[in-house]
Amino acid sequence: MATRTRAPRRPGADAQADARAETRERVLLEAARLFRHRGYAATTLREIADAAGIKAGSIYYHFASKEEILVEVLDKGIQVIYDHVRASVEALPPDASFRDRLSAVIEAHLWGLLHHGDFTSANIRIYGQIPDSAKKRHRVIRRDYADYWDRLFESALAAGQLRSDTSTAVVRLYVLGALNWTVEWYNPQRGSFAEFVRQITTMVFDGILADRTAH
Amino acid sequence: MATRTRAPRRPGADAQADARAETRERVLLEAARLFRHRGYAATTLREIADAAGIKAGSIYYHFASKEEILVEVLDKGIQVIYDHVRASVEALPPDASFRDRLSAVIEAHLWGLLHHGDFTSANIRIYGQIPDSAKKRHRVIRRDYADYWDRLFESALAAGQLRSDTSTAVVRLYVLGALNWTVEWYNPQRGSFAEFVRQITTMVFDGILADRTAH
DNA sequence: GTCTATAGTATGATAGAC
DNA sequence: GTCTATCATACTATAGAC
Repeated sequence: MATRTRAPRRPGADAQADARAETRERVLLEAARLFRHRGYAATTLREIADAAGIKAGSIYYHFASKEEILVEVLDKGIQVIYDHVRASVEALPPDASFRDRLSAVIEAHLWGLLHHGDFTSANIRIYGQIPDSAKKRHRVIRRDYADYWDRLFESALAAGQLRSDTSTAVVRLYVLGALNWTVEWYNPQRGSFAEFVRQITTMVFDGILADRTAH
Repeated sequence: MATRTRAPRRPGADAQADARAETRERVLLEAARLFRHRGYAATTLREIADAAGIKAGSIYYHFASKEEILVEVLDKGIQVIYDHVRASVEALPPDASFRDRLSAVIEAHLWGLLHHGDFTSANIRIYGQIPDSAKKRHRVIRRDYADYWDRLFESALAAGQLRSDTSTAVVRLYVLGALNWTVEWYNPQRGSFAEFVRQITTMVFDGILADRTAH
Protein backbone atom coordinates (compact mmCIF):
# COMPACT_ATOMS: atom_id res chain seq x y z
CA MET A 1 0.00 0.00 0.00
CA ALA A 2 2.79 2.42 0.90
CA THR A 3 4.56 1.78 -2.40
CA ARG A 4 1.34 2.29 -4.32
CA THR A 5 0.52 5.67 -2.87
CA ARG A 6 4.06 6.96 -2.72
CA ALA A 7 5.75 5.77 -5.90
CA PRO A 8 3.81 3.87 -8.57
CA ARG A 9 6.08 1.20 -10.01
CA ARG A 10 4.62 0.82 -13.46
CA PRO A 11 2.83 2.92 -16.07
CA GLY A 12 -0.91 3.03 -15.51
CA ALA A 13 -0.72 2.59 -11.78
CA ASP A 14 -1.57 6.24 -11.22
CA ALA A 15 -4.66 5.98 -13.36
CA GLN A 16 -5.74 2.90 -11.44
CA ALA A 17 -5.28 4.63 -8.11
CA ASP A 18 -7.27 7.57 -9.45
CA ALA A 19 -10.13 5.34 -10.54
CA ARG A 20 -10.17 3.69 -7.14
CA ALA A 21 -10.17 6.99 -5.29
CA GLU A 22 -12.87 8.31 -7.58
CA THR A 23 -15.25 5.42 -6.93
CA ARG A 24 -14.56 5.73 -3.23
CA GLU A 25 -15.42 9.43 -3.29
CA ARG A 26 -18.58 8.76 -5.25
CA VAL A 27 -19.70 6.22 -2.67
CA LEU A 28 -19.08 8.69 0.16
CA LEU A 29 -20.94 11.47 -1.63
CA GLU A 30 -23.99 9.36 -2.39
CA ALA A 31 -23.93 7.87 1.09
CA ALA A 32 -23.95 11.37 2.61
CA ARG A 33 -26.87 12.38 0.41
CA LEU A 34 -28.86 9.27 1.30
CA PHE A 35 -28.01 9.37 5.03
CA ARG A 36 -29.17 12.98 5.05
CA HIS A 37 -32.53 12.30 3.46
CA ARG A 38 -33.36 8.81 4.68
CA GLY A 39 -31.32 8.30 7.83
CA TYR A 40 -28.54 5.81 8.46
CA ALA A 41 -30.48 2.61 9.14
CA ALA A 42 -33.01 3.25 6.38
CA THR A 43 -30.28 3.65 3.77
CA THR A 44 -29.24 0.33 2.25
CA LEU A 45 -25.91 -0.53 0.69
CA ARG A 46 -27.82 -1.40 -2.48
CA GLU A 47 -29.13 2.17 -2.71
CA ILE A 48 -25.68 3.65 -2.12
CA ALA A 49 -24.15 1.29 -4.69
CA ASP A 50 -26.89 2.04 -7.24
CA ALA A 51 -26.39 5.77 -6.85
CA ALA A 52 -22.63 5.37 -7.18
CA GLY A 53 -23.01 3.22 -10.30
CA ILE A 54 -21.67 -0.05 -8.89
CA LYS A 55 -23.12 -3.19 -7.31
CA ALA A 56 -23.64 -3.64 -3.58
CA GLY A 57 -20.96 -6.30 -3.19
CA SER A 58 -18.35 -4.00 -4.74
CA ILE A 59 -18.63 -1.54 -1.87
CA TYR A 60 -16.71 -3.99 0.29
CA TYR A 61 -13.63 -3.51 -1.84
CA HIS A 62 -13.54 0.12 -0.66
CA PHE A 63 -15.04 -0.08 2.85
CA ALA A 64 -14.94 -2.80 5.49
CA SER A 65 -18.53 -2.19 6.59
CA LYS A 66 -21.49 0.14 6.44
CA GLU A 67 -20.27 1.72 9.66
CA GLU A 68 -16.92 2.61 8.04
CA ILE A 69 -18.82 4.67 5.49
CA LEU A 70 -20.83 6.30 8.25
CA VAL A 71 -17.81 7.41 10.26
CA GLU A 72 -16.12 8.87 7.18
CA VAL A 73 -19.27 10.78 6.24
CA LEU A 74 -19.65 12.14 9.78
CA ASP A 75 -15.99 13.15 10.08
CA LYS A 76 -16.06 14.89 6.74
CA GLY A 77 -19.13 16.86 7.82
CA ILE A 78 -17.08 18.52 10.57
CA GLN A 79 -13.78 18.59 8.69
CA VAL A 80 -15.00 20.63 5.71
CA ILE A 81 -16.32 23.30 8.05
CA TYR A 82 -13.36 23.26 10.43
CA ASP A 83 -10.81 23.59 7.58
CA HIS A 84 -12.68 26.51 6.10
CA VAL A 85 -13.05 28.28 9.45
CA ARG A 86 -9.36 27.94 10.31
CA ALA A 87 -8.25 29.21 6.92
CA SER A 88 -10.58 32.16 7.24
CA VAL A 89 -9.28 33.17 10.66
CA GLU A 90 -5.65 32.77 9.59
CA ALA A 91 -6.28 35.24 6.77
CA LEU A 92 -7.22 37.95 9.27
CA PRO A 93 -4.71 40.58 10.45
CA PRO A 94 -3.27 39.48 13.80
CA ASP A 95 -4.78 42.47 15.60
CA ALA A 96 -8.33 41.84 14.36
CA SER A 97 -11.06 42.60 16.90
CA PHE A 98 -13.26 39.93 18.44
CA ARG A 99 -16.16 41.18 16.39
CA ASP A 100 -14.15 40.80 13.17
CA ARG A 101 -12.84 37.43 14.25
CA LEU A 102 -16.26 36.07 15.13
CA SER A 103 -17.76 37.52 11.95
CA ALA A 104 -15.18 35.62 9.94
CA VAL A 105 -15.81 32.40 11.87
CA ILE A 106 -19.58 32.64 11.43
CA GLU A 107 -19.29 33.34 7.72
CA ALA A 108 -16.83 30.50 7.19
CA HIS A 109 -18.92 28.10 9.26
CA LEU A 110 -22.04 28.95 7.25
CA TRP A 111 -20.11 28.67 4.00
CA GLY A 112 -18.79 25.19 4.78
CA LEU A 113 -22.14 24.14 6.22
CA LEU A 114 -24.17 25.16 3.18
CA HIS A 115 -21.68 24.27 0.46
CA HIS A 116 -21.29 20.71 1.71
CA GLY A 117 -24.90 20.31 2.77
CA ASP A 118 -25.13 16.56 2.34
CA PHE A 119 -22.20 15.88 4.67
CA THR A 120 -23.05 18.57 7.22
CA SER A 121 -26.79 17.95 7.30
CA ALA A 122 -26.27 14.19 7.47
CA ASN A 123 -23.98 14.80 10.43
CA ILE A 124 -26.46 17.03 12.24
CA ARG A 125 -29.46 14.86 11.50
CA ILE A 126 -28.17 11.40 12.27
CA TYR A 127 -25.54 11.91 14.97
CA GLY A 128 -28.12 11.27 17.69
CA GLN A 129 -29.24 8.02 16.10
CA ILE A 130 -26.10 6.06 15.29
CA PRO A 131 -24.49 3.11 17.10
CA ASP A 132 -22.32 4.01 20.09
CA SER A 133 -19.26 2.54 18.40
CA ALA A 134 -19.58 5.02 15.54
CA LYS A 135 -20.32 7.89 17.90
CA LYS A 136 -17.21 7.16 19.90
CA ARG A 137 -14.90 7.21 16.88
CA HIS A 138 -16.44 10.39 15.49
CA ARG A 139 -16.50 12.27 18.78
CA VAL A 140 -12.80 13.20 18.63
CA ILE A 141 -13.09 15.69 15.77
CA ARG A 142 -16.42 16.93 17.07
CA ARG A 143 -14.83 17.77 20.41
CA ASP A 144 -11.87 19.48 18.70
CA TYR A 145 -14.15 21.79 16.79
CA ALA A 146 -16.23 22.64 19.85
CA ASP A 147 -13.00 23.47 21.71
CA TYR A 148 -12.03 25.84 18.92
CA TRP A 149 -15.24 27.82 19.46
CA ASP A 150 -14.84 27.71 23.22
CA ARG A 151 -11.35 29.23 23.01
CA LEU A 152 -12.73 31.99 20.80
CA PHE A 153 -15.47 32.82 23.30
CA GLU A 154 -13.15 32.53 26.30
CA SER A 155 -10.77 35.11 24.89
CA ALA A 156 -13.69 37.39 24.03
CA LEU A 157 -15.01 37.05 27.56
CA ALA A 158 -11.59 37.90 28.99
CA ALA A 159 -11.55 41.02 26.80
CA GLY A 160 -15.00 42.03 28.06
CA GLN A 161 -16.62 41.72 24.65
CA LEU A 162 -18.92 38.76 25.31
CA ARG A 163 -21.90 38.97 27.63
CA SER A 164 -20.84 37.63 31.01
CA ASP A 165 -24.23 36.54 32.36
CA THR A 166 -24.08 33.26 30.41
CA SER A 167 -21.35 30.60 30.36
CA THR A 168 -19.28 30.32 27.17
CA ALA A 169 -20.46 26.72 26.79
CA VAL A 170 -24.11 27.83 26.68
CA VAL A 171 -23.24 30.64 24.25
CA ARG A 172 -21.46 28.15 21.99
CA LEU A 173 -24.35 25.66 22.08
CA TYR A 174 -26.86 28.43 21.38
CA VAL A 175 -24.88 29.92 18.49
CA LEU A 176 -23.90 26.63 16.86
CA GLY A 177 -27.46 25.36 17.19
CA ALA A 178 -28.82 28.46 15.48
CA LEU A 179 -26.17 28.37 12.74
CA ASN A 180 -26.36 24.63 12.09
CA TRP A 181 -30.11 24.61 11.75
CA THR A 182 -29.90 27.01 8.80
CA VAL A 183 -28.83 24.08 6.62
CA GLU A 184 -32.39 22.82 7.05
CA TRP A 185 -34.04 25.95 5.68
CA TYR A 186 -31.53 28.15 3.80
CA ASN A 187 -32.69 28.76 0.25
CA PRO A 188 -30.05 30.22 -2.11
CA GLN A 189 -32.82 31.40 -4.43
CA ARG A 190 -34.15 33.88 -1.87
CA GLY A 191 -31.21 36.27 -1.87
CA SER A 192 -27.42 36.26 -1.94
CA PHE A 193 -25.27 34.26 0.44
CA ALA A 194 -23.55 37.47 1.58
CA GLU A 195 -26.87 39.05 2.56
CA PHE A 196 -27.91 35.85 4.35
CA VAL A 197 -24.66 35.87 6.35
CA ARG A 198 -25.22 39.51 7.26
CA GLN A 199 -28.71 38.78 8.60
CA ILE A 200 -27.67 35.78 10.67
CA THR A 201 -24.55 37.50 12.02
CA THR A 202 -26.60 40.55 13.02
CA MET A 203 -29.11 38.42 14.93
CA VAL A 204 -26.37 36.45 16.67
CA PHE A 205 -24.53 39.64 17.67
CA ASP A 206 -27.41 41.96 18.47
CA GLY A 207 -30.59 39.90 18.72
CA ILE A 208 -33.91 40.26 16.96
CA LEU A 209 -35.35 43.38 18.58
CA ALA A 210 -35.44 46.67 16.70
CA ASP A 211 -32.18 48.56 16.99
CA ARG A 212 -32.16 50.93 19.92
CA THR A 213 -28.53 51.91 19.42
CA ALA A 214 -26.31 52.44 16.40
CA HIS A 215 -23.37 50.05 16.21
CA MET B 1 -67.77 2.84 18.69
CA ALA B 2 -69.86 5.92 19.41
CA THR B 3 -71.93 4.06 21.98
CA ARG B 4 -68.81 2.82 23.71
CA THR B 5 -67.25 6.23 24.15
CA ARG B 6 -70.45 8.08 24.97
CA ALA B 7 -72.47 5.76 27.20
CA PRO B 8 -71.06 2.41 28.31
CA ARG B 9 -73.83 -0.13 28.27
CA ARG B 10 -72.60 -2.46 30.95
CA PRO B 11 -70.48 -2.32 34.07
CA GLY B 12 -66.75 -2.67 33.33
CA ALA B 13 -66.90 -1.11 29.91
CA ASP B 14 -65.24 2.04 31.20
CA ALA B 15 -62.40 0.06 32.71
CA GLN B 16 -61.92 -1.76 29.43
CA ALA B 17 -61.76 1.50 27.50
CA ASP B 18 -59.26 2.82 30.03
CA ALA B 19 -57.04 -0.22 29.64
CA ARG B 20 -57.17 0.12 25.88
CA ALA B 21 -56.29 3.82 25.99
CA GLU B 22 -53.52 3.15 28.46
CA THR B 23 -51.82 0.54 26.28
CA ARG B 24 -52.17 2.84 23.31
CA GLU B 25 -50.50 5.70 25.21
CA ARG B 26 -47.71 3.42 26.36
CA VAL B 27 -47.02 2.39 22.77
CA LEU B 28 -46.88 6.03 21.66
CA LEU B 29 -44.58 6.99 24.51
CA GLU B 30 -42.13 4.17 23.89
CA ALA B 31 -42.28 4.74 20.15
CA ALA B 32 -41.37 8.41 20.65
CA ARG B 33 -38.45 7.46 22.87
CA LEU B 34 -37.16 4.89 20.39
CA PHE B 35 -37.71 7.09 17.31
CA ARG B 36 -35.78 9.83 19.08
CA HIS B 37 -32.76 7.70 19.90
CA ARG B 38 -32.65 5.25 17.02
CA GLY B 39 -34.53 6.90 14.18
CA TYR B 40 -37.77 5.79 12.53
CA ALA B 41 -36.55 3.08 10.19
CA ALA B 42 -34.13 1.61 12.72
CA THR B 43 -36.87 1.20 15.31
CA THR B 44 -38.72 -2.11 14.95
CA LEU B 45 -42.25 -2.86 16.03
CA ARG B 46 -40.85 -5.66 18.17
CA GLU B 47 -38.76 -3.13 20.13
CA ILE B 48 -41.73 -0.82 20.62
CA ALA B 49 -43.91 -3.73 21.70
CA ASP B 50 -41.25 -5.04 24.11
CA ALA B 51 -40.88 -1.62 25.72
CA ALA B 52 -44.66 -1.28 26.03
CA GLY B 53 -44.95 -4.74 27.58
CA ILE B 54 -46.90 -6.42 24.78
CA LYS B 55 -46.10 -8.56 21.73
CA ALA B 56 -45.47 -7.16 18.27
CA GLY B 57 -48.65 -8.56 16.75
CA SER B 58 -50.76 -6.82 19.40
CA ILE B 59 -49.73 -3.39 18.18
CA TYR B 60 -52.00 -3.89 15.18
CA TYR B 61 -55.03 -3.89 17.43
CA HIS B 62 -54.22 -0.24 18.27
CA PHE B 63 -52.59 1.04 15.08
CA ALA B 64 -53.09 0.14 11.45
CA SER B 65 -49.39 0.42 10.58
CA LYS B 66 -46.00 1.63 11.75
CA GLU B 67 -46.64 4.87 9.88
CA GLU B 68 -49.80 5.52 11.92
CA ILE B 69 -47.67 5.49 15.05
CA LEU B 70 -45.17 7.80 13.40
CA VAL B 71 -47.73 10.43 12.44
CA GLU B 72 -49.25 10.45 15.92
CA VAL B 73 -45.83 10.84 17.52
CA LEU B 74 -44.93 13.70 15.18
CA ASP B 75 -48.25 15.51 15.66
CA LYS B 76 -48.00 15.21 19.42
CA GLY B 77 -44.51 16.71 19.31
CA ILE B 78 -45.95 19.96 17.93
CA GLN B 79 -49.27 19.80 19.78
CA VAL B 80 -47.83 19.67 23.30
CA ILE B 81 -45.80 22.79 22.57
CA TYR B 82 -48.54 24.64 20.71
CA ASP B 83 -51.11 24.04 23.48
CA HIS B 84 -48.74 25.28 26.13
CA VAL B 85 -47.79 28.37 24.14
CA ARG B 86 -51.40 29.36 23.45
CA ALA B 87 -52.43 28.92 27.08
CA SER B 88 -49.47 31.00 28.18
CA VAL B 89 -50.29 33.88 25.83
CA GLU B 90 -53.96 33.83 26.77
CA ALA B 91 -52.99 34.28 30.41
CA LEU B 92 -51.30 37.61 29.61
CA PRO B 93 -53.07 40.94 30.10
CA PRO B 94 -54.53 42.09 26.76
CA ASP B 95 -52.26 45.15 26.67
CA ALA B 96 -49.04 43.18 27.18
CA SER B 97 -46.07 44.52 25.23
CA PHE B 98 -44.43 42.61 22.41
CA ARG B 99 -41.45 41.93 24.62
CA ASP B 100 -43.69 40.42 27.32
CA ARG B 101 -45.65 38.47 24.73
CA LEU B 102 -42.55 37.04 23.07
CA SER B 103 -40.99 36.28 26.45
CA ALA B 104 -44.04 34.24 27.36
CA VAL B 105 -44.02 32.42 24.01
CA ILE B 106 -40.33 31.56 24.28
CA GLU B 107 -40.69 30.29 27.82
CA ALA B 108 -43.76 28.20 26.98
CA HIS B 109 -42.11 26.83 23.85
CA LEU B 110 -39.02 25.81 25.82
CA TRP B 111 -41.16 24.32 28.57
CA GLY B 112 -43.16 22.14 26.20
CA LEU B 113 -40.04 21.26 24.24
CA LEU B 114 -38.04 20.10 27.24
CA HIS B 115 -40.84 18.50 29.26
CA HIS B 116 -41.94 16.29 26.38
CA GLY B 117 -38.45 15.70 25.05
CA ASP B 118 -39.09 12.31 23.47
CA PHE B 119 -41.94 13.61 21.32
CA THR B 120 -40.35 16.94 20.46
CA SER B 121 -36.84 15.65 19.85
CA ALA B 122 -38.17 12.74 17.80
CA ASN B 123 -40.08 15.28 15.73
CA ILE B 124 -37.05 17.51 15.18
CA ARG B 125 -34.66 14.66 14.50
CA ILE B 126 -36.63 12.46 12.14
CA TYR B 127 -38.91 14.86 10.26
CA GLY B 128 -36.37 15.17 7.44
CA GLN B 129 -36.11 11.39 7.07
CA ILE B 130 -39.63 10.05 6.94
CA PRO B 131 -41.74 8.89 3.98
CA ASP B 132 -43.45 11.66 2.01
CA SER B 133 -46.87 10.25 2.88
CA ALA B 134 -46.21 10.77 6.60
CA LYS B 135 -44.69 14.20 6.00
CA LYS B 136 -47.74 15.31 4.10
CA ARG B 137 -50.17 14.31 6.85
CA HIS B 138 -48.06 15.89 9.58
CA ARG B 139 -47.37 19.13 7.71
CA VAL B 140 -50.78 20.65 8.56
CA ILE B 141 -50.13 21.17 12.25
CA ARG B 142 -46.51 22.11 11.59
CA ARG B 143 -47.66 24.89 9.25
CA ASP B 144 -50.28 26.08 11.77
CA TYR B 145 -47.69 26.52 14.46
CA ALA B 146 -45.28 28.32 12.13
CA ASP B 147 -48.11 30.68 11.17
CA TYR B 148 -48.71 31.43 14.83
CA TRP B 149 -45.12 32.65 15.20
CA ASP B 150 -45.29 34.58 11.94
CA ARG B 151 -48.36 36.50 13.11
CA LEU B 152 -46.55 37.35 16.34
CA PHE B 153 -43.55 38.70 14.46
CA GLU B 154 -45.67 40.51 11.88
CA SER B 155 -47.50 42.47 14.56
CA ALA B 156 -44.21 43.27 16.29
CA LEU B 157 -42.78 44.49 13.00
CA ALA B 158 -45.82 46.69 12.42
CA ALA B 159 -45.32 48.16 15.90
CA GLY B 160 -41.66 48.90 15.14
CA GLN B 161 -40.36 46.52 17.80
CA LEU B 162 -38.73 43.88 15.57
CA ARG B 163 -35.64 44.58 13.51
CA SER B 164 -36.76 45.45 10.01
CA ASP B 165 -33.63 44.48 8.07
CA THR B 166 -34.63 40.80 8.08
CA SER B 167 -37.87 39.17 6.93
CA THR B 168 -40.15 37.77 9.63
CA ALA B 169 -39.82 34.32 8.04
CA VAL B 170 -36.04 34.37 8.48
CA VAL B 171 -36.39 35.65 12.04
CA ARG B 172 -38.82 32.82 12.81
CA LEU B 173 -36.56 30.17 11.29
CA TYR B 174 -33.55 31.55 13.14
CA VAL B 175 -35.32 31.74 16.50
CA LEU B 176 -37.12 28.40 16.29
CA GLY B 177 -33.91 26.73 15.12
CA ALA B 178 -32.01 28.10 18.10
CA LEU B 179 -34.77 27.21 20.56
CA ASN B 180 -35.46 23.75 19.19
CA TRP B 181 -31.84 22.72 19.24
CA THR B 182 -31.70 23.25 23.01
CA VAL B 183 -33.53 19.94 23.45
CA GLU B 184 -30.32 18.31 22.21
CA TRP B 185 -28.10 19.84 24.88
CA TYR B 186 -30.17 21.25 27.75
CA ASN B 187 -29.14 19.69 31.05
CA PRO B 188 -31.52 20.29 33.99
CA GLN B 189 -28.71 19.44 36.41
CA ARG B 190 -26.70 22.52 35.42
CA GLY B 191 -29.02 25.17 36.82
CA SER B 192 -32.72 25.97 37.10
CA PHE B 193 -35.12 26.01 34.18
CA ALA B 194 -36.00 29.64 34.94
CA GLU B 195 -32.35 30.71 34.70
CA PHE B 196 -31.96 28.73 31.48
CA VAL B 197 -34.98 30.49 29.97
CA ARG B 198 -33.57 33.87 31.02
CA GLN B 199 -30.25 33.17 29.29
CA ILE B 200 -31.79 31.97 26.05
CA THR B 201 -34.36 34.78 25.95
CA THR B 202 -31.65 37.37 26.52
CA MET B 203 -29.55 36.04 23.66
CA VAL B 204 -32.55 35.89 21.32
CA PHE B 205 -33.57 39.46 22.22
CA ASP B 206 -30.21 41.16 22.54
CA GLY B 207 -27.55 38.87 21.09
CA ILE B 208 -24.34 37.53 22.56
CA LEU B 209 -22.14 40.63 22.69
CA ALA B 210 -21.42 42.39 25.98
CA ASP B 211 -24.18 44.82 26.90
CA ARG B 212 -23.50 48.28 25.59
CA THR B 213 -26.86 49.64 26.74
CA ALA B 214 -29.07 49.03 29.75
CA HIS B 215 -32.46 47.55 28.91
C1' DG C 1 -11.97 -3.57 -9.15
C1' DT C 2 -16.38 -5.23 -10.10
C1' DC C 3 -19.36 -8.94 -10.74
C1' DT C 4 -23.03 -12.82 -9.36
C1' DA C 5 -24.83 -15.77 -6.00
C1' DT C 6 -26.05 -16.73 -1.62
C1' DA C 7 -25.77 -17.52 3.55
C1' DG C 8 -27.89 -16.09 7.73
C1' DT C 9 -30.86 -13.05 9.88
C1' DA C 10 -34.56 -9.70 10.72
C1' DT C 11 -38.40 -7.05 9.17
C1' DG C 12 -43.69 -5.32 8.71
C1' DA C 13 -47.74 -7.32 8.50
C1' DT C 14 -51.56 -10.97 8.78
C1' DA C 15 -54.43 -15.03 10.44
C1' DG C 16 -56.59 -17.34 13.74
C1' DA C 17 -56.63 -19.32 18.65
C1' DC C 18 -58.07 -17.95 23.19
C1' DG D 1 -57.13 -7.29 23.71
C1' DT D 2 -53.29 -10.13 23.46
C1' DC D 3 -51.21 -14.17 22.01
C1' DT D 4 -48.38 -17.53 18.69
C1' DA D 5 -47.04 -18.72 14.24
C1' DT D 6 -45.88 -17.54 9.84
C1' DC D 7 -45.57 -15.27 5.04
C1' DA D 8 -43.07 -12.64 1.83
C1' DT D 9 -39.50 -9.68 1.55
C1' DA D 10 -35.14 -7.30 2.40
C1' DC D 11 -31.00 -6.68 4.78
C1' DT D 12 -25.51 -6.87 5.62
C1' DA D 13 -21.86 -9.37 4.56
C1' DT D 14 -19.05 -13.06 2.27
C1' DA D 15 -17.10 -16.22 -1.41
C1' DG D 16 -15.32 -16.93 -5.57
C1' DA D 17 -15.45 -16.07 -10.82
C1' DC D 18 -13.54 -12.93 -14.12
